[in-house]
Amino acid sequence: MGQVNKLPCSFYQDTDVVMLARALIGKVLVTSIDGMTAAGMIIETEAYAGAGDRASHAFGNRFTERTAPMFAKGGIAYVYLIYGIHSLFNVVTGPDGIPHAVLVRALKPLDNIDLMMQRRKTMDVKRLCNGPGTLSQAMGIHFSDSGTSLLDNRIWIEDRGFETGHEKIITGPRINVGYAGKDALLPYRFRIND
DNA sequence: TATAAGATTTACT
DNA sequence: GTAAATCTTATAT
Repeated sequence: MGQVNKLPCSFYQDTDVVMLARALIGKVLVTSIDGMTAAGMIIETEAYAGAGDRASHAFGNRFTERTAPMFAKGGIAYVYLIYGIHSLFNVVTGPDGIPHAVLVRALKPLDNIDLMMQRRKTMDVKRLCNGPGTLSQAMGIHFSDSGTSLLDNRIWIEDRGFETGHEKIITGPRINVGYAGKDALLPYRFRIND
């Protein structure tokens, strides 16, 4: 085994959640769940800028049992169920009390693709992790994992040195947040141009 | 307690 | 391109 460069606590503390959403592109999300490890490179993210962002569950500092993890210190997961069907995985960032989060919208499968295919019940690699709901299913992440530390050994993020040059990154408005009014137009989405 | 709506995916027309 | 699936959470009685 080569050296593992797990992102440290300090990585998640920056107050610029949009910058962090960009920085997470090219990093590698790894899970070790039910005794099995899987990994994929992050290729699409969206920033959710806390109290002032109408698209965020924490808009106006709305603090509930569900949103509580977003208010904690950066470096944990915020996972919630949407449409009664899909678990969506977010990375909580910023200092304690600032509900910033980055939604991971898509991965490129890297390790244990067989396991991902079993969990997703499809052989189509292109569709294993192509959306925020599907990647959670492929990685074994459940909404009950909300609040899990990304510095622990269940869900974490590594830097494996993949190139993410600026010219390869597409920036644009977020997806399916039309209810957020003008905030829906903000360029908070990042994706590798493939 | 009851009701409405959702940071999506999939199948079907 | 359109619609159904499906259930937790938030908000209102």
